[in-house]
Amino acid sequence: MADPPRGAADRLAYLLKFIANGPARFSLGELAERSNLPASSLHRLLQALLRAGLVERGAGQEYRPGRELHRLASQLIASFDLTRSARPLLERLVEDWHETAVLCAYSPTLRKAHIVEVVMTPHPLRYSVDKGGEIALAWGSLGRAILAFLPPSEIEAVIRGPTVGPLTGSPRLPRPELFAELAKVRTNGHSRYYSPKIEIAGIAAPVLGHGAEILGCIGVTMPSNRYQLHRADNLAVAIQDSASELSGLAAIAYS
Amino acid sequence: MADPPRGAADRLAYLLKFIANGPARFSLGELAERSNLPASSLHRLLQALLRAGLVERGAGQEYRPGRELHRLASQLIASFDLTRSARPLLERLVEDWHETAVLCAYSPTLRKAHIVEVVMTPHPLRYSVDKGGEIALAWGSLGRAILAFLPPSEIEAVIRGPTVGPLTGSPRLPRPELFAELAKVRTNGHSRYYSPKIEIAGIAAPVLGHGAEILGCIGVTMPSNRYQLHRADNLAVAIQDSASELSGLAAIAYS
DNA sequence: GTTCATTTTCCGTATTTCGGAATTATCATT
DNA sequence: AATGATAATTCCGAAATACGGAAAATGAAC
Repeated sequence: MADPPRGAADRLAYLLKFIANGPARFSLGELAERSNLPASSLHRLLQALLRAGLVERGAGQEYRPGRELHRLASQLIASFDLTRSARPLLERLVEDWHETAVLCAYSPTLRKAHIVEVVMTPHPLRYSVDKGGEIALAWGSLGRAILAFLPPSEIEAVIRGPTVGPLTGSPRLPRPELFAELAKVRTNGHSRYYSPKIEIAGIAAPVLGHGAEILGCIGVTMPSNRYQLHRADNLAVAIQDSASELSGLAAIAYS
Repeated sequence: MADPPRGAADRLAYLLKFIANGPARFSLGELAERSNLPASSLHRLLQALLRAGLVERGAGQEYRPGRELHRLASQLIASFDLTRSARPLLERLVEDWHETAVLCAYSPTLRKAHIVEVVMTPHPLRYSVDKGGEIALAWGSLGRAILAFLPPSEIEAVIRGPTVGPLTGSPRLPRPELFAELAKVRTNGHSRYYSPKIEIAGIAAPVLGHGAEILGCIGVTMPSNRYQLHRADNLAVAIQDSASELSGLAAIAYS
């Protein structure tokens, strides 16, 4: 497990993630364990959060996220909520194409992408795609639609990570090929993935924020045998349109 | 202007509120001014936030709320979003009663309530109620629906505040009368306010969280001359039902 | 009431934080 | 390009704070 940072400021930022992430009610000991902080130090930090109202005390000796923390979150989300804004776009895609549409969000510090919203295909044959599931950045259409638009230094950091794929155990594409693939994604504006071996295929396009920083991607996934039935070029355009509309919404919110 | 706290942890918590509150893009100097922190100290704190991804840098020397901060906010809101949950309830009230319905949220550290959601009456004669507007806790149905359910120490703190009302400049109710009024609110489960002088009337009921801590209130406001046209008792029941349904949703989310 | 687990306080040490001043970077203007 | 104005960043010594192990206190369970 990763060691916590030093210094009160860094630790508080670090801690907030565990609180937002964790259960609605928690004990000091439990949080100490999850965050890997000594109990007495954690106690001091919680006092600061209590003073700020970001954490409150419940019955007995339990803590809980405070009303101020919710207020803070609401204020942030009020200006722009990626997930909520994406929802109608995903629904539209499913309506038009009858395949599962997903929204992935990218976390720059974790260097990971996760599925944050899904609209399932009506088809009975479908993969179960779970909200919250992690997306490997170097494999699949979803991952690469994000990876391609990361700054070079972050791409480097990512490919220094695991070298076997999550679903197949297949090795990562050799460096030059992967870079060629990413270049193609950038010029096309979308990524395609087609793997008859694992019977999965997909197309995805990046969602970018105000400063062109990547927020995530919108993608459509399907069993590979259905891939050929679609006019893939048209589907790609539809996905790109959805993704860039979402990018537009983000840009407006942040201007 | 209030002085910032001392100590890195307290300052970071303090700072987050300014960031969530403030514009989507900001400069160090501007934030320094708003938060009343020395530039060099603020710079150090921003470095910590940058390391955590809670703040990012945009073009030039501008800062902006980071993707991690949005992720954090989304995670918190995902479990329960007071505003979003309240929306259909407010719409229902307006549909049934044709009067403006509002949701107020209470911030325990600011000891203030604000309007966070409004559904307007279709009536042409209506007060303009603004999202974000502050609600005085000792006056009006909305404020008292909250005040009545605060812990005694917080009530004390509130009534030590301003002693003249925001709309009328009328003095606060004398202490014994106010306490009697609050007791009535608690037994009734809702507050009523009827002031022909300022031609405004309203009924409001508290929204409580898992530990019975007050989150805010739902209320309906109207011109006082329309108040008499309604079956006020039935309206009060409808509002109480809405508020307790919302309380229920909050409790479920936090259990 | 007693026990056990957990939280909270204590406290000496060592690390960070603090903020004014100096420096450097950035931007607008010529 | 060069200049000046403005703002961001780094520096640094003094002082305050954070740190965490250990002890004390709390409160839950029996």
